[in-house]
Amino acid sequence: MSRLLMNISAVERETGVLKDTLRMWERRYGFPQPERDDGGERGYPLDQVEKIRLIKRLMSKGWRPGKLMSLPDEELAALTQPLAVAEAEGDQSALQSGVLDQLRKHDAGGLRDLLRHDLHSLGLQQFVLDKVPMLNRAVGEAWERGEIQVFEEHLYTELMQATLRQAIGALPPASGRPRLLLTTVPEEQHVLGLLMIEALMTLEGATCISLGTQTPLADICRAAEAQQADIVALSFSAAFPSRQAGPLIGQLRSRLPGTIELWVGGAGVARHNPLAGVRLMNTLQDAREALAVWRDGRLAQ
Amino acid sequence: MSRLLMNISAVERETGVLKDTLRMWERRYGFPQPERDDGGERGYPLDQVEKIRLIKRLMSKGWRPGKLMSLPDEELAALTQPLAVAEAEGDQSALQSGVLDQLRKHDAGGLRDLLRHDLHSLGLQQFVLDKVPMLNRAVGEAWERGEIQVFEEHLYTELMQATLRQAIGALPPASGRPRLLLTTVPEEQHVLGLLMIEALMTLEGATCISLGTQTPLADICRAAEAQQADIVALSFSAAFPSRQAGPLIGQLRSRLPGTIELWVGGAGVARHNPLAGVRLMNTLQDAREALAVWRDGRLAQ
DNA sequence: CTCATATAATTGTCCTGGACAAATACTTGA
DNA sequence: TCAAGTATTTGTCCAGGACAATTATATGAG
Repeated sequence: MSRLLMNISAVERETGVLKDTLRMWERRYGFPQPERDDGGERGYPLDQVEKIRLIKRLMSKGWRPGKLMSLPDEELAALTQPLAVAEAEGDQSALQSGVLDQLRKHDAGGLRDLLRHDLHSLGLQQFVLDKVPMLNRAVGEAWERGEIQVFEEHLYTELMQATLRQAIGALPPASGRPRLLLTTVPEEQHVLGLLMIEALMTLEGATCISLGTQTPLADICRAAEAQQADIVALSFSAAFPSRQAGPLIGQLRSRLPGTIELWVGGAGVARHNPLAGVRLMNTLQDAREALAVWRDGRLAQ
Repeated sequence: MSRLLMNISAVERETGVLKDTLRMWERRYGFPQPERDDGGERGYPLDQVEKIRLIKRLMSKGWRPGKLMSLPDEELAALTQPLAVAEAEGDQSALQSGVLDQLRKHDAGGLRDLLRHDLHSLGLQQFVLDKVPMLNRAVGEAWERGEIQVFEEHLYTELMQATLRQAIGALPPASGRPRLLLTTVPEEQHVLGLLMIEALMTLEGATCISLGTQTPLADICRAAEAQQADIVALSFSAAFPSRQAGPLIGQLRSRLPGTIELWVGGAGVARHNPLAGVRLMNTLQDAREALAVWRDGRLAQ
């Protein structure tokens, strides 16, 4: 069996690093250094792809690419270690609840039962307000430390999604005001934020219409009008490139009728600059307050 | 308010047409013809973005870009019409059930109730084997005819997903063999195929571990080993670029231990050439048969 | 005339190497 | 110690060329 080489779009798929950026890194830093086929096209060996993923993970922790690429492999690997100490102090409750343990043990059934148990013992509202954000954070941080793999994060997300959807589905269908349209913009594929807000708002008697993730802007506008939404709510995960968020939200705001409110939330827009006509929420609690404000405004009219 | 212009990556986001392709179209066909800002960067007016989406839809029906771009707007619009006749004949049962009607009326609540009703009256197995594929096809075809918008398709997908997940969650958790690992490759974001197979296999007593969509190949392999999967099952939608599927599957096959079976299915790989060591399924019924074969093989050992 | 094969056109994706603007780090002076 | 200005770093865009894979068309055999 000949050695496996991946072409540049496969590497983009696998790592999330754009083709242009991969070529730029090669030009500037000399890494990655793919082989070339007869036609001069790049072919990346698997170990380089792995290293790209490691670099990307370290970058998300604040390291800069130029620094990382100039480091030999051993020092690079060492960078993931020191932070592991933080685990001992932080998120004890997450550890206590055993979610990370179950993840590491690859016990899908046990994890599902654990989440369900937490849901039932806390109730949906408290589960969503406290437990889920804490677990999300713990899993995200463990991933940043390199303690859990991408597939383990996928598994967590899938099980949490199943748990939340199960709970939402069991709620009596709400038909009251306001009517919220929930979705994410293209390139934002994280769904848990949407489900959390859907659960909370449905509990409060608001009508939620979710489009799932990655709706083109034009379609968000069309949907808002067709569904007679009072509010459009967008969720941005920490993984969303923060410099894209501002312009994107501004554009959506300008294309949406002024009568429709625009709410944005999630780690990807936390402590962002405020935008005119956009309500920015740092926590889920903010959303509940915003709902109360909306209803007060309605009443006053 | 000045006219809104989108930059090239926003257009890629909105339309799904790669940047390179957008530039190539402009070079070769003279469309799109974006404006330029001070720095010489492209800015696409909204109507051109709309036209790009229309062109992409027509391309998915088999039209070729060179042909389409040379056509004036009226003739382009006319191309979506003739096929509408087909609706009268095809998919009567879908129409009878009213799903498309509800979608066009934007009645999310009504649609959800309708799906639940169908599920309960048919039972999960028949719902998944017959009804869901039919509805998926009807919605997909209506989209190709331009009768429903992207956001309406999103809404359908979301409600169907909620329905299926609800049903799966209500099943007694299976822990028998085989153990199936379910996911899709990166760039394949359609989840309904996964949920359908998860429902069927769980009904048959197989253990399903789903990673959701878009798992990098390396992580599919890691997950398969960590979860001690007997079978890895991948779903490909019709939207998946068919020429990418073959190499991708081949690569995964070669990276996966030989003891783990690889099943692939969905419209994106239907009537594909067979690959060594890969079981290709054209229908969901095939999956049930493959399961029986697997169990026979086990028994014989 | 029908089908298979060879040739031509079409089309997407990759390439190089240059440019620039935004984000980040560093320096300087109050 | 902090704020403002300067330098560096970094990602994304651009042009225009090349090529391989797909699809259409022409040609010839049965």
